[in-house]
Amino acid sequence: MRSKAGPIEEAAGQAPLTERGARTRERILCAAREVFEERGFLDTRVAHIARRANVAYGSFYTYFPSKEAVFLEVADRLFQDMTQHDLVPSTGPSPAARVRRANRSYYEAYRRNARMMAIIEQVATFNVEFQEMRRRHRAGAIGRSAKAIERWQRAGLVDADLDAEMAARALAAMVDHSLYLWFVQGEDTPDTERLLDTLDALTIRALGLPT
Amino acid sequence: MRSKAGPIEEAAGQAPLTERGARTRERILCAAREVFEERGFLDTRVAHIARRANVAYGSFYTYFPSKEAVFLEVADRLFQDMTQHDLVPSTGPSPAARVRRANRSYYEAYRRNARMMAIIEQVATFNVEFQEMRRRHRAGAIGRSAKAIERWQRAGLVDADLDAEMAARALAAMVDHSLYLWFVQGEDTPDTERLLDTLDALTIRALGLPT
Amino acid sequence: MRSKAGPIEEAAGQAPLTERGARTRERILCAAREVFEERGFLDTRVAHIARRANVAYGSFYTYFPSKEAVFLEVADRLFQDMTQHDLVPSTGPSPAARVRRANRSYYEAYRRNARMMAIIEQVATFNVEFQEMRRRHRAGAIGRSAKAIERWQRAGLVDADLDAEMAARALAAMVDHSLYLWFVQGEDTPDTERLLDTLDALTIRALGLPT
Amino acid sequence: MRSKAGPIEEAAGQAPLTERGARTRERILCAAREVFEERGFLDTRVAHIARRANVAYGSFYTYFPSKEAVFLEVADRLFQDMTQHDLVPSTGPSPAARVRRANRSYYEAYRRNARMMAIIEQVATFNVEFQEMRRRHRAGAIGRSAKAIERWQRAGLVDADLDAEMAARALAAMVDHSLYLWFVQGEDTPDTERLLDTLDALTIRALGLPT
DNA sequence: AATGAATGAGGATTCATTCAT
DNA sequence: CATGAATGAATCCTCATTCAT
Repeated sequence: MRSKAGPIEEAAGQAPLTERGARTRERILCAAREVFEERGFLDTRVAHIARRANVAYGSFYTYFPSKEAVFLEVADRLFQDMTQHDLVPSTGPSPAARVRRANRSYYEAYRRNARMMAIIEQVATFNVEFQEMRRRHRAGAIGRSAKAIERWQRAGLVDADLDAEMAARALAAMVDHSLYLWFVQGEDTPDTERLLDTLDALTIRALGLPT
Repeated sequence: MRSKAGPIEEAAGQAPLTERGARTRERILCAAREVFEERGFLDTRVAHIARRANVAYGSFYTYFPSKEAVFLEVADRLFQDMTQHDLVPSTGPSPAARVRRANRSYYEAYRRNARMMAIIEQVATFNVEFQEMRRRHRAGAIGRSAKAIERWQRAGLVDADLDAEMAARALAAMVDHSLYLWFVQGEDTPDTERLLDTLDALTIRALGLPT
Repeated sequence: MRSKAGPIEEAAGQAPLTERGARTRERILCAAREVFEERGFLDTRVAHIARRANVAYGSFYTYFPSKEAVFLEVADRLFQDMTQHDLVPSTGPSPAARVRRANRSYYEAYRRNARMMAIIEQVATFNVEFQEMRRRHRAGAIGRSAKAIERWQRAGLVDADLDAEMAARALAAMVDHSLYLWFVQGEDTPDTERLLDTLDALTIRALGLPT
Repeated sequence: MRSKAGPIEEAAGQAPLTERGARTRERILCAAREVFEERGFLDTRVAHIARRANVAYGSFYTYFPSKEAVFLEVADRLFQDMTQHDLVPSTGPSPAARVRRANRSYYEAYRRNARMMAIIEQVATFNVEFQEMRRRHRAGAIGRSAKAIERWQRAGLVDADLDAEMAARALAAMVDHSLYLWFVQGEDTPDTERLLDTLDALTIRALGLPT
């Protein structure tokens, strides 16, 4: 990490090999997530992960070439879970209702994964490789939102002046960062409903969607 | 062992007593900011700072008890600079114009300090003390925005249904995080004006301010 | 900062799991004793110990969490050796002869371990944890002496007026410190027999034992 | 210290110069003793002494060439005080009474200086120069005791078989070390009188003095 | 003399990764 | 495959002493 490129890793732990091997690998992966959540990336030691997974220190390196490697994989799984839930059906109730539903859905996913989201933010601040992976995931989600906005623009529901891509980006940043500050940095506001209602209302009004 | 005497308590890292000392301290502070910006907090070594400041290694510790301590002070100065510029005059042109002006002003400040903002985000992911300092600064800025929104609500310019405090919080998150992704994580969108215009438009519409 | 993760708690410095590990640990322990004897505790560097044991710097910390920790263990072993030898048989020749034998025995043990006794005295002057350990060992030895004196008092061999516990304490201090000054501080008196004879004579007369 | 000989010190602070200078020097000396007592030699910093004496850091070196130098001088004064009090009048009451008086007198002096005695023991474990100074003081005191014993031997009060020099040495060790363990290492025996009575009794019986 | 700033060698400890068994 | 021992570069911080003013 930290741009230490190093020699080409000899693809340690790529093929899951035996059934038993696959289970061990899985154990390490779960253990890694747990420890990352508890201690953050920086304060996690490979030894912690190995112990939590009940494997020998060296066995970690049988399945993963480095601490970064497990992290990337843990994070990738999490992104799967997170983006699974932004799939708001393109047809269905009113646009405003769909915005609300999407926000709630994202909120639920965030809540489930809040601890890891914090660590992800941490790693994103110093690991270029990881930044790139995150950018890709974000781009996907924003692209889908932009598509929806454009559709609404064509339907005359949203002002055509608005830059759909930029708006999607900015509104995603709003929701994302609000939840981050809420869950992770513990901005001590008491009432979640107020936060969510406000996010809904601001999004809908900003887009000019009918209620 | 040896009952750990620790550093000489009140002496280390205090205000220098002479003019010369004050200058050296300042040199170190500037050097620290430069190095932090270039390498990030984690990859900065005290040796780097000392060398950049043209002082002996030990001289760093004459003025600051630790790497964290300089960082806190560098960050504090930066927060001064950043918040100096969110002071949008409460009287003057139209509310929409004032929102625009405030956004531009914040944007300029962010641009000036973009590198450090990145590092600040980094440190905020693992340092509790620093999180608290940042929370305080944020609370101040959000309070001021909330006040403005409430004024506009009393003037009938903003829907009274809106939770002023929450809205201020969410819109600040939107602007803040958009700029962060823009400057720091290098979301490769080419055109700043588009971003700013969109942020303005979304803010104004979200609040329902007349244009 | 960074909430100080600290060393990997339970792992460092623990009992090695394999035969090979046990041997390495033993090597380090012996090397530590040698180096402590040669340089004293304060002037011993972990690097010295590692080099003497022919292990890498880091390997020291595989088995011991700190310089203090090895020292405590070295000292503990030594105390075992020292107290093994104050076990004067409670039956046997005359009390006076037994006093003499105990003194000689202790003298021999002291001579064997003189270098380390010096270091132990050194560490005892600043390390509270170690003071405690030493106090316990001393208390055991003094308790046994006191028991013997009480037995002699009941047998009418020692004046019943004497405080057995205090006398044991004071006489132990006499022998101990005399040997310390003799061996360690190098009081340059030439003739060991004279010292030992005097210690015997004073002890026996002080207790009033028949010769 | 630690045998770092170094170049010949340019006799810093030898001549007390001005009246004012003499007072400053005295202030530093007192401050040094206080700090040594509070923190021990190893944990005392020159900065502590300077601050306590209310002089600038650098002024310490105007009067003393090193931390060791002040310590030696503080210790020397203390030895003056300690030995002043072993001057038991060679004529007067019975020998036993004189032994008792000498013990009490030494006990009082020890109590007054207990803290520094601890530090002295500490420094004696690693500083050769200091060991020598201490040996000289000890030799003086032991010489005087030996003289007294010899006198008593010639007077037929003490068995002529006893090695006067060795006996003086051993009995001094007994008293000294008993007080050390009592005051410094805090052997938690409650009752000082019992200790002193026992020391008196053992000394007197060991020498065979009539009571 | 007095002041306090400047110096920098020195040492304990950490921990990702490699390797021998 | 599994195990756990071995490695050693890297980095923070201390503090006696010197020096410029």
